[in-house]
Amino acid sequence: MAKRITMAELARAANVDTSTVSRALNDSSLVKEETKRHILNIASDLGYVIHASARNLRRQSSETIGLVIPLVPESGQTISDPFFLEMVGAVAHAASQEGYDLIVNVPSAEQQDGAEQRLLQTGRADGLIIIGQAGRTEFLNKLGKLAERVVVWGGSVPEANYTVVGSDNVRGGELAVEHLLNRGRERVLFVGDSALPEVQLRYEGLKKAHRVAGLEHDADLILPEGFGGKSTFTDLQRVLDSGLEFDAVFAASDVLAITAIHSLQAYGKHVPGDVSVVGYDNIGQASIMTPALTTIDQHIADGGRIMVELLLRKLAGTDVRSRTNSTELVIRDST
Amino acid sequence: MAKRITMAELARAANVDTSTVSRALNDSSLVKEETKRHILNIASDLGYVIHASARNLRRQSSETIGLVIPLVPESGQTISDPFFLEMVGAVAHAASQEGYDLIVNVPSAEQQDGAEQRLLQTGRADGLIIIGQAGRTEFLNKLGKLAERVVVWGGSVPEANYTVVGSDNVRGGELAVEHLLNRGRERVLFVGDSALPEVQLRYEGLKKAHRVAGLEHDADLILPEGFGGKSTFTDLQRVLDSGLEFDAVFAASDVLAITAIHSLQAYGKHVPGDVSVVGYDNIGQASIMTPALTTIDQHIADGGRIMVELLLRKLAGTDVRSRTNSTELVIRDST
DNA sequence: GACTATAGTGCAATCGATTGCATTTCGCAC
DNA sequence: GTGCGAAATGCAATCGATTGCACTATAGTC
Repeated sequence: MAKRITMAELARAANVDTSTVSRALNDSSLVKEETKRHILNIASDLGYVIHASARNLRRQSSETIGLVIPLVPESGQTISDPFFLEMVGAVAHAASQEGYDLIVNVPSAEQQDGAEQRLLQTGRADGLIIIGQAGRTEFLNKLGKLAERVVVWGGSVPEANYTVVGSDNVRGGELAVEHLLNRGRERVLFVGDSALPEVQLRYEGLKKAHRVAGLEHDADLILPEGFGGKSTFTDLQRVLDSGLEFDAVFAASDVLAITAIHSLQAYGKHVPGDVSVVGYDNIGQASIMTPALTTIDQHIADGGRIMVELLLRKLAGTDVRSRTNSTELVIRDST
Repeated sequence: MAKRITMAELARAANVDTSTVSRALNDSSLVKEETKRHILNIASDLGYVIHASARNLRRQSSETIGLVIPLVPESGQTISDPFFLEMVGAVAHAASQEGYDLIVNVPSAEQQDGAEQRLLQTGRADGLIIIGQAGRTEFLNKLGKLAERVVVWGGSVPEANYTVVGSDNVRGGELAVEHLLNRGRERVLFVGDSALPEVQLRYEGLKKAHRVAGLEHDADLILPEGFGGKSTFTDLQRVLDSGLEFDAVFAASDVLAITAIHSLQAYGKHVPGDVSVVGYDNIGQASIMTPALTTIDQHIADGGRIMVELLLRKLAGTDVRSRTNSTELVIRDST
């Protein structure tokens, strides 16, 4: 495999100036068709490939989008959370479809805030997709002009002056709990930490569903768990020990739901016989577990694609509005 | 947030030449300590950030490694396969620890082969990590000089002249099946497509375990399934219908194992009562399903870290040998 | 045949940082 | 006060491509 060929060498070989080569490679109408073909042939003969940094420097762009996944350690999230990983996959796929490269960055806690600016301002990425805004809304609002090149995944926050894409968390929560209530369940344990904006909204949905059904949700029926779910198993055991009564669980994520099911079963409870469980996300494994998990599909793949599309539109200068994707109830065996 | 500041502007503000600024920022010993401090202060006041393309152009490096995940569509793989995703997470984490950016590329079938060269030769990435070599060994061997900047994940292939990192597939298969045989199981159904190198090796392990136990594996007990597992559920139902007897399943991946368990249960078989099941990978969900999956841990996170380390060492010019990571049997409830 | 648009090319500056070499500054010895 | 070596700093070329502008063929017009 040949070593790097520079454009100057290619130009010499084709007996033209580099400017002509450049235009030919960019398919400019200024170059005669015949010359173009000639240059293209020689280019492929010599195995010429453009040097990205040189072009990017001159063009002041990078044809790259950055995906930033700022973990919130206190919430117990890790990069191996299936939700994140599926999102990475979805965005990677969408970006490559659009001919963009994708830089994935998982800043550690102390790099927070700096990471985004570094990617944008060093010119490494033309635009950014940030997953999650937990506790960072002020930071995001301070982005100022940089916000023009940012799309954030998360719950829609009214005060956001940046573009947010997310699923309709309230509606999702409502669908989930409406389904449980329709099934005749009456005491729904909510598992999730409503300090996180998305979770908060999903809980709103739960309350709304109760209201619509003429019920009120018992505030005791809340088990605040981060997304990680590390301690969820034992925490739930403790709830069961306490004798608190409930006949359904609505978990703020599938990982939490799966852990909850596991914990319930370990306690001798039958799912869905004794307790119905609904999750949130519809990650891949939800369908292949036993019992298959009833959950709220927030269409991660679509979400990833939409974020890429919106970002590219923003970069092109189009004005773009925040967007809320619809959610869908997927009924399986856990309810 | 300020707009881009160029190094020349920073130099002017600090009353020095750009060369001094450059050296100061790179902490060169040629610059007086006091001058360094002065420049660093002004730099942070002005919010200066270096322009990556410019530096990369000059330095002929990118401080970026590329992660290429060439899907083999015939094998039913998708980017959302938990194994890939966990690998992405592991590599992303390791790369960022080392101060490298990570470009993730998922070439579609027709981009195959071209993607790697593009990333390297355009200077977008200094080195490459390629996940999986299925059916591409000749291509990889043809990389020639480029191979110096590539590390591949996969089964160790004797004829490879590139660096391969992978788990000890033979030993893994052996451990899994040895465990089943120790548990008194006698007829082990192998689920996996041995056209894929790793799977082939795992199957070797199965045979080896039989040999050690003085048994021979019945060649009928093979269900060739790609990694995707789309049709695995129904294929296994068909096997059950056929009356073929087996009391254990060794699946070439956890996804396959999970699907198999689901299929068995749907058929009324009890796991592990009627059939014991062992998977391969130890993906996150293996531990939180019911029954929790006995599986071979191939330490994905370690693998990702090791690949990054080896790649960086190669880039630094050190000679590096291929590496086989140890595997470990994780016993849970499915056996 | 001279003249003017127009299509094609080439020239040279430029993007922003790095680095070999030349130059200045400084401290110190005589 | 001069000289000299070492320590700091500046100058200018360079990395590889893009692009505004100047220039030269070419075709078409009268």
